[in-house]
Amino acid sequence: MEHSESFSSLNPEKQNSIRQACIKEFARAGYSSASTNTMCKEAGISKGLLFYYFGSKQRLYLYLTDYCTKLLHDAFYTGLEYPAEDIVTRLLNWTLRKWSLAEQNPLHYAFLVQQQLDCPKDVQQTVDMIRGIAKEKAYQAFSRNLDLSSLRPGVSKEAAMDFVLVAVEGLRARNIEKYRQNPQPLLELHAEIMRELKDFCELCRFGIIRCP
Amino acid sequence: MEHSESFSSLNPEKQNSIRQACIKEFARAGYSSASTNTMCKEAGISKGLLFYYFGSKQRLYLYLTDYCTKLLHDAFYTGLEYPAEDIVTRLLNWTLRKWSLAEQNPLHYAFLVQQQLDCPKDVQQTVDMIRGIAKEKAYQAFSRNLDLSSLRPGVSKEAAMDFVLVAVEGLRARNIEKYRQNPQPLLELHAEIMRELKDFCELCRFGIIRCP
Amino acid sequence: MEHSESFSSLNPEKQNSIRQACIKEFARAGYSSASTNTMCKEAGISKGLLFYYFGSKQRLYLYLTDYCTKLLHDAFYTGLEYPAEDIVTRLLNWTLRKWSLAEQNPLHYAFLVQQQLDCPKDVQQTVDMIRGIAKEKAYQAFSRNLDLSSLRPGVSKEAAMDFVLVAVEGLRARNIEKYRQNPQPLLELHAEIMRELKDFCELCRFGIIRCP
Amino acid sequence: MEHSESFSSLNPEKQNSIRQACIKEFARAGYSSASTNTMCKEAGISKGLLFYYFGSKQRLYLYLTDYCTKLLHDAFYTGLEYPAEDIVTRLLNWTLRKWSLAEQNPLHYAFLVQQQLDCPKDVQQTVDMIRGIAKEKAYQAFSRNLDLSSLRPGVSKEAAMDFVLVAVEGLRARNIEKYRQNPQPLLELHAEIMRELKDFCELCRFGIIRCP
DNA sequence: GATGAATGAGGGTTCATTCAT
DNA sequence: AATGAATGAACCCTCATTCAT
Repeated sequence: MEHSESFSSLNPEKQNSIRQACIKEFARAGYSSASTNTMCKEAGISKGLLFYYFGSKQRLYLYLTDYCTKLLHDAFYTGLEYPAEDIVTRLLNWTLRKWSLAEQNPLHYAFLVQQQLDCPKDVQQTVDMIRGIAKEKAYQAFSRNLDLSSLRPGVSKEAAMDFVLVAVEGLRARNIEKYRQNPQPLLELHAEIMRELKDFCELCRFGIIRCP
Repeated sequence: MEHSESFSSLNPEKQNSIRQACIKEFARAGYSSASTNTMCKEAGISKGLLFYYFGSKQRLYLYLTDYCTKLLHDAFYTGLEYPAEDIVTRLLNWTLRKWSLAEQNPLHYAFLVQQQLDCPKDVQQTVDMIRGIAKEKAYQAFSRNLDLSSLRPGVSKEAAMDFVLVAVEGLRARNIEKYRQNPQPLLELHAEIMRELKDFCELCRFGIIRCP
Repeated sequence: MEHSESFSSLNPEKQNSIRQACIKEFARAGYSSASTNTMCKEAGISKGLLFYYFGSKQRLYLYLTDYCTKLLHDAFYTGLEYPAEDIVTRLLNWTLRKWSLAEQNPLHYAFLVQQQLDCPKDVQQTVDMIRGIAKEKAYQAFSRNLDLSSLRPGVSKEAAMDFVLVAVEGLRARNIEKYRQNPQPLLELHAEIMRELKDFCELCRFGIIRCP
Repeated sequence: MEHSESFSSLNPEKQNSIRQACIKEFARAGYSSASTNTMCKEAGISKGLLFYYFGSKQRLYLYLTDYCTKLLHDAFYTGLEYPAEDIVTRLLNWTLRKWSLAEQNPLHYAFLVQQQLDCPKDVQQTVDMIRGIAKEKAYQAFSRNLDLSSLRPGVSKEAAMDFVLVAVEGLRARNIEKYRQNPQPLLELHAEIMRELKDFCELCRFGIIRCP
């Protein structure tokens, strides 16, 4: 997670272009198949320099994990407000915000998605730690100032949150799959997904079965 | 996806032992990190022969994708009955059946799970095609003879199915993650997930919000 | 110490030319500085093949250690006779025999000399074991059927052997140094050394001080 | 052997600390495996500066060879007296003095020992020259004012000196080997070697064979 | 059909050396 | 004088793939 000082004292643009190159390659190929050669070529720096900065492929990867996680995390919570709203409304708002973030930082987002897929034993533990911290914080924040007045009897706040979060995750997964098979302009895509999501949320609210 | 005829005219036991060895290695290491050397050693055949049969690592992989998909698919639908039941009940039943299959064919199952994780660009498209066909068929079958009498007004059969399938997919994704961080005996795991799934389905049925 | 069967089932000439190349490079540069690249180039084989045969640089090195040690050892003891002779005479005879061996197998000899000089931690132990066995056997053999009748009172067989062996080792070391600084035809060199050695042995026998 | 004037005009303490660092690393790892990086870190100077001072690793090494050789040499002869004593007594005295020096300058000593072990072709010649000069001078000094009255008839001063010097060199070589296989506190080691050396010298004096 | 020896490009990593600052 | 970022060749090693047998 710690990177050499020599890298952090580089001018920010150079830092960024190097990070971009590495993130891109890791996102494309996953940790073990990613080639440091490709990264260097893309970043326009020599092989030696990359290792001078980060010491090893593993340390580079952990640095980028930390970087991407924090970057998206910070972007998400900066300026975020917590109006009193029910769970589903909040979920809709957060999902929109998250998508907007993913659009603005597609590479960082892709890196983290890829990470969930191909994460070898030797970095797993550290990665889990980094992500665990972020998840815990997200959970706390999500539940802040929620309006729970209308929950169905017998449905706890936790159960409700769990349900909508997990369900919307399923939706996201399916849309990623769809997109992979048929890429299309993001604006159109999001408009479509949003319609879908709204219907979806309505079902989260009231279920599929007629009220008795 | 086509493999040399020479392989398919091998005696079935030999075929099987070769497939087992290759599936095992791909499941263990993912496409790109899997070693053909290891496969040959495990299968007790020579390097040359493997390539004689399948031409390349890629073609071997696609062959196995097809094989595993079809094998599990066929096993699933053989003897399957379609009693009139509501969507959620069917989902529960199918999930149980799927888990039972996974337990009986752990290697084939593991192969397909691993495939979702590490699927390089050059095979992605073909893999998607194979899986797409299976999914389409699954969708058709799932909707057969469903009891839709109790659906909430305004909720179509398609919408309802979509909802429960997607939601349960989210649940599955989360449990995979959990499992990765803390592997445990599958039987215990399934028991736990089943409880969770039942609660989850109840929420699918009636939603989280109090009926108006 | 174990090498792959694939290597040992090569035709002997090929085996030899590969061994020669590797021994030469190790003798030239020592274990850690020796380049497997150079070995391959010299042997006219590809990089992959060398590692196919031996698995790693370390295992190659240990194989060659074993090989050279045994080769020189066997050559030395094959046909060796043990006439009754005093220690110094035996030493002279053995030294001559050893030099003759070194001349006939200069590379193997050089390998073992270099080994005493640059032997990294990770092979040290195994190397010591290999050499220890050879040394022990040499000591036993050297002392066989020696005529000890004329030893000075108070000088044990062990002390006498120790003395002459160590002293002649010093002579060898100096001659190696000399030769390194001023290479010359071996025949002339040996003639010269032999004169020197004889004088030297006379001094071992009677010392440098006048008998009281 | 010549180093840049810029180094010699440094203040002596700085010079010393740089030399220490480099000598230590060369002694630890041998010429080729020694890392200039490590030296710079230990010396607290930059990479560039080291090369500014010495031009190359090779020139640095030769400079240090010269430095260590001269330092130990000068320390040895400063205040050295030449009482009339026989060859063997002198040898014992010199050996003690040498050990005392080695204890006082362990790093410089270690550097020169390591040098005998791993001395690549490209510096060998120059190193030999430096050592040759020192040896020649040592030989002259050793023979000064020796008491030769008791030499056995037919044994010249040169032959006698040669014999004891070479023999003791053999002893040294064996002890280095022993030490490599079983390092132990130098003081204890020296005590043990001294006992051994005394017996050894007695054999040098009178030989192993009974006087006729 | 069947083998496994042979290839060579690529993997991550190290390191003496240079040079703009 | 002094820095340390930057280089690129060389390091050991792996692996999918080919081909003579």
